[in-house]
Amino acid sequence: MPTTRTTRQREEILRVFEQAKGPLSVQDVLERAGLKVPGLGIATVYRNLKLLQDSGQLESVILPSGEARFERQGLGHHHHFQCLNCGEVVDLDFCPVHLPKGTTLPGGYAIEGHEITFYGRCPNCLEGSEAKPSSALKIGYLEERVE
Amino acid sequence: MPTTRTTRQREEILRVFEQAKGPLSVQDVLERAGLKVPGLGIATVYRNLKLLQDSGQLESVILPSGEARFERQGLGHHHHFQCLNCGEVVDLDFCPVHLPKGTTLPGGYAIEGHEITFYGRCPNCLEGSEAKPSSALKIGYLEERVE
DNA sequence: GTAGATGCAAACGCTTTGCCGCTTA
DNA sequence: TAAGCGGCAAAGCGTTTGCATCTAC
Repeated sequence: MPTTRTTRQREEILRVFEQAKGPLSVQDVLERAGLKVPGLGIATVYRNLKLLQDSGQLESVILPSGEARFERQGLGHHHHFQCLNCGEVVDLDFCPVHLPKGTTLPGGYAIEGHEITFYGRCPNCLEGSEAKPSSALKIGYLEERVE
Repeated sequence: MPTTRTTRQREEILRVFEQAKGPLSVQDVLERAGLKVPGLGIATVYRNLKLLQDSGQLESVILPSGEARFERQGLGHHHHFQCLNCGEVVDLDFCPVHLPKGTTLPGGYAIEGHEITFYGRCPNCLEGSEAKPSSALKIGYLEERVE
């Protein structure tokens, strides 16, 4: 098998994840890592995300909007919160699900795991309520689905 | 505004959703409605899904695997269960989240809603454990994420 | 008869891959 | 100096759109 080398691009991409408060999109990574590595190509980002995923350093998170993001692996059981205004996603240690191992629901569905995304407003967007939604945000439809 | 007409294609697509136990993929719809409407085109399915979504008859559901599905609107607050073996998705009335309206988490995140997907084994796949995973199933990665 | 709907194929946008020169070790 | 790696551009793939034809009303 091929040995992996330490490159400026890969180092910077990893650093970006170490500084993140929540899962990042491919564009997030390109923009942030690109600050330190001018000329960074999108294909390089994709290749490294996959490589880091396969090597167990990153894992993917797909939000209910369909957007794929990535975060460091090994953060333990946690969920995510997405701001309906700015689209930012942060990690939450909070978990409301307390099902005994081996729980089977009526109908015979044996539960082995779960994934939750919470929606709402982040502190920034709550404070300045005049803040406009990011134009890049495509989660408007979520407004209707809120509990 | 344009008036919508009743076409065989649209009627059949709606009927397919009325008979579904859970959210359906675009391919599901094409295959099932195509049985009654030979020659049904994928573009027609996409156009009708969007149209029915815009008119409030359907809503989209995006699973943690990234797969987009659709289901009838107005089913009330519910969540989904996906079988890790066969990939089937069913509705669950069960909801483990009991947060008072207006709950704000530490850090100042105001929760307005949530979305949950449970994973596990459906009754069919539990029974005949020899059942092979669907070749079309791309949620193998979920195995690692199970709580 | 007319505007909406369908089916086909082209267009799109995001992701992946091929190619080749560059870089790490 | 060799093999992994990055950048660019082409290829893929699922979804959307343009267009001519068909059809509900």
